[in-house]
Amino acid sequence: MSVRVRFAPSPTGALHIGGVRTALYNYLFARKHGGTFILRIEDTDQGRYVPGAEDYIIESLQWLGLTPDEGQGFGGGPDGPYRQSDRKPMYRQYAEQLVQRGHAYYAFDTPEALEARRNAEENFTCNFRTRLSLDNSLTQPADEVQRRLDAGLPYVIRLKVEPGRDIPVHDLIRGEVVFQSDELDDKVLLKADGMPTYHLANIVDDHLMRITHVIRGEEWLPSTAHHVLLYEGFGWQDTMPKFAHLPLILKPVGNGKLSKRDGAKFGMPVFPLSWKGETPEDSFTGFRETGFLPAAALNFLALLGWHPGGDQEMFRLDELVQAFSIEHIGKSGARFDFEKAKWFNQKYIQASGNAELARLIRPYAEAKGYRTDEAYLSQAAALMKERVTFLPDFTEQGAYLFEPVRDYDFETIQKKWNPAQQPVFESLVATIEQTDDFAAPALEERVKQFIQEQHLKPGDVLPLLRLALAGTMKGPAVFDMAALLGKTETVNRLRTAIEVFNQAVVSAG
RNA sequence: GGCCCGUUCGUCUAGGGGUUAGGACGCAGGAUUUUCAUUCCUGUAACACGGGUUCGAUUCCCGUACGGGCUACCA
Repeated sequence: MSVRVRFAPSPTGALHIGGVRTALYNYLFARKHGGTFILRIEDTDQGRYVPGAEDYIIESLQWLGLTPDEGQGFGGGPDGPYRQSDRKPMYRQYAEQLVQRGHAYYAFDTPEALEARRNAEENFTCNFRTRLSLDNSLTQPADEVQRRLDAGLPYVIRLKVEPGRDIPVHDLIRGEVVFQSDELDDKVLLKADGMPTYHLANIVDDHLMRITHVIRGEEWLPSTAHHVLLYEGFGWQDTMPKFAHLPLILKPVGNGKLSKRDGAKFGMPVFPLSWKGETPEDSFTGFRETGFLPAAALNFLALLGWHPGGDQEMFRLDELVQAFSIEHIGKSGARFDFEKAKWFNQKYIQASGNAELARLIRPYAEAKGYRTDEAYLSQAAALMKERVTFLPDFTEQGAYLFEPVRDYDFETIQKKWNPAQQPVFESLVATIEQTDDFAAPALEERVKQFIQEQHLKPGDVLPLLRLALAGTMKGPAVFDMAALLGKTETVNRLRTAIEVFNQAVVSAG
């Protein structure tokens, strides 16, 4: 039987990075086994629906290259629709089927009434101990129940959990976990608005979509016993999927799981894409907008809670697929280590070809009104790729490759420049101006020859050239920069610099 | 509170009854680069604690502590 897995996020806002990892693992597992990866939207809570969230999820998966074989936004298959609200009419019959079999019941208690009980009684929950004291089809005569149903009174359908038995859950990551049915509450399956809860919808859909493996977050482990009961109630235990509950992603420091607020708090993205919410507090910067390469984000995320063994750190997507196995997923929560994420991005940028980088940084160059021709961009990328971490760094840290120098490092100028050098410097500029072969090696040779002729030291000249061209002591090799900028621009900058240098020294007094 | 899950360097992790407990990030030092960065080398640092089982436990078992999750007509 072929593997079929699903990623089933809820469109309640931006897709959290933990959700992205869940999607990744599902994707890897499906690809590894030649199976099917499905995207299903779990929008059964109408109150929490957020416009745009579904598109956000789809765009995130597209950006990362985790393309589902079927699912909302990715074309259909025989199992659609893939949005649970579009499947709404089908759930009621399943809930009622459970009622008929004695595994569920109608309940008329209002949310307010239950809330009152919870306030009055410590640890109140609806279960085998309390249900006979509540208002439901187990405590009301059959004709009264029918009367209320016919009258259209609001009700929910609850799972009837029988006490006194063990419910083993076989988890692929944690082994066998046993729950006592006495501890389980009578979960709502069908809500008063006619929508199923997650519990019902997820079982019905997984069954109908012939899901073989449920790979989801650890927060679902406690309710898995209910899910097993549901499979039994429907008589689907033979095709019940296998479960794998993933460890959570924790805050970089402190206690608890990573939350959306941590992004702003620690100055790092915790979402794949930027999200514009109703308020600034509900708006977030994404990995994409920070300047991550999708492959780097994926590599980083994959290793947060999983490792195939051995010493390899860098995994392309196809290598992740090849190496992936559920058995190697860790059991304990993993802290979100942004420093490591940065390192991965840096490595992926370094490993990218110049043409590819040119394509990636073109949008940033365009936004700043810089020149965007392929040749220039790819050469600039070549000069900068060893010294950047994020995509925007190319045009920010390397702004001087695209526009006149804005900020000069006055401190170093004052240390290196002496107005008495001006005549020599001017003759250097003249020499450079007369150099025909402006390729970096030839230029370097010519300038070093000049240095020798003038009985200077490289240290007297090179830093000044760098300052004149870039304004800063950081950056690519001077002659590479000069070659890229071209003779005209280089000479212009050198001439401008003489004045800037003099002024810097004068103002330093 | 109850139920469930977890615990190897600061972090991500490998490993597994007898190992100098390995790698990576970070950090520190050095080499190269007359800048910065890259690269390379070196160093730093861990089996939560207490009981068992065993000739021998970091590894298996039980407790404790700590951490985490769940406990909605949310997912």
